[in-house]
Amino acid sequence: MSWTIMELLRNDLSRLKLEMKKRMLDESLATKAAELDAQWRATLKEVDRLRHEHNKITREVASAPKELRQSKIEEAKKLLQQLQEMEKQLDELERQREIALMALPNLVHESVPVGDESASVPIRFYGKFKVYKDDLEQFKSQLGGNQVDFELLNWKPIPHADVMEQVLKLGNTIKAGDVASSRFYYLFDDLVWLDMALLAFAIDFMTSRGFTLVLPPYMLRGSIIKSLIDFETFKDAIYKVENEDLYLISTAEHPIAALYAGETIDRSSLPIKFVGASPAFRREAGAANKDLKGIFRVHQFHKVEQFVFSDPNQSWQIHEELISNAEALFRELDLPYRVINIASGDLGACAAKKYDLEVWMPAQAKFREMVSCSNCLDWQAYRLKIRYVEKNGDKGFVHTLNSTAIATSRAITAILENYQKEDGSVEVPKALRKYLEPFSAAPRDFIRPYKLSG
RNA sequence: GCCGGGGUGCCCGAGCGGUCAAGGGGCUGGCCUGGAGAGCCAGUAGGCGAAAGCCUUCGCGGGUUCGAAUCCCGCCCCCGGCGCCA
Repeated sequence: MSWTIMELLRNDLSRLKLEMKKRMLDESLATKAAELDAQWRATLKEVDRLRHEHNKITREVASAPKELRQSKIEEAKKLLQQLQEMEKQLDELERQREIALMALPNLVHESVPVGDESASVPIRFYGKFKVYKDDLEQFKSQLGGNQVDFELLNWKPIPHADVMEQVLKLGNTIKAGDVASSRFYYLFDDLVWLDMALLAFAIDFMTSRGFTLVLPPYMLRGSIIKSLIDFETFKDAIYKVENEDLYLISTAEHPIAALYAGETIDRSSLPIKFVGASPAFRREAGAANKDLKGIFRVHQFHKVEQFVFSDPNQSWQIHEELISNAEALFRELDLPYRVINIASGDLGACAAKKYDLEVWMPAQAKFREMVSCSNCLDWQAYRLKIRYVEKNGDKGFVHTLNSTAIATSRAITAILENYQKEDGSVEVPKALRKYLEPFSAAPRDFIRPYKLSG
């Protein structure tokens, strides 16, 4: 037992409640969990005592002289009845305790701003932002008082969805809607090349930084998924395969985390760093009518994901490393962004701290999320039972961290808006060109509007 | 999908209804040593407990029994063969 949350539950309940308060969650969940845990432990003690008695008698049966056997067996039977009664209570308590424990969120790191979504703080800005002249005020309101470099446009960039469908004619969400449903898309030619190039770029970058490349299973068993995400997220996010206990992954984070489920890792071999490449499938059931146009919020996209199993002492350092990797990718793509320190009330249950990287979208006059980078501490590792062991035999739970490297559909929307020229053509980011070169049909420098390219 | 054979600790491997799950190997620590060689000793799954200790654990879940690694049922996975197939 060394799960941080469990230790607080047993030794410092008020601290745990404080943490939950920061997240604006109901603190009574902690009280309830603590009560159930105490009850469970007391009952377990009693059950263990009865089991011990029963085991003793049972062992004696074998060696007892014939005439004593029957009475020993009778004695055992009687004890067994008592035991089974207690075990039923224990099972029920255990079930309730488990539910209560699983409902507890992670700690909140001291550097996380406390409050709801509006308390999130932009901590860094990068790049030269392209701002349409009429959007200037809106732009400035999103800077959190920071001074940044920007360029005023006297023409209004076209939203990514319209560039894609009307100007370039390289995407079709209408037909995809007919044959699949909304939030699906067809991409053609240059946008497909762009998708591929983004993947190759991110994979190349991450592997050159020592991350092990992994292509994970695209589906996971229910038991695994359920230990990774809470029920609410689950319902809204996950596709299930009919007649199978299998679920489509919504990110490579999950199959990679599960790679070490139930395992014990030598402490000296930490950190273990992976870069996963996979499609991501999301129901987006909670998104209502948000971002229905275009390919910003879709049911299916490609993603390159960073994932690290870390030594507990190192995880905060690695968290910074992961966000800086993501930032380096967007710098090389020359997409202007800000990094947000997400407020406590807006954190997922598993994250103790989360950075979002948001790219400026000139047509929408908004920063939009491209990357999410979380330190889960030992919260995920406890659920998946991923331990480390030291040379002297001491054990603990590892820390896990995850961060997007590139999510293709979103990165494409950012390129379509930021690399858009006044004539509607879209320049190919220089960082991607070497990944397009080997293909004779791939775009070289510009993606041209449909009419002009014939 | 069908038929057959399997799943035992970190690894190999015995056990197939009754005391602590044999035996070997690896790893870690200790003794010994000039020496991480040989030899000897101990530790090497999870939980409860301050500790002593106890409980649980033989792929997973049920069942039979005073007692299950061992018998019965369902599921998962691996190997071999047949079938199907990009």
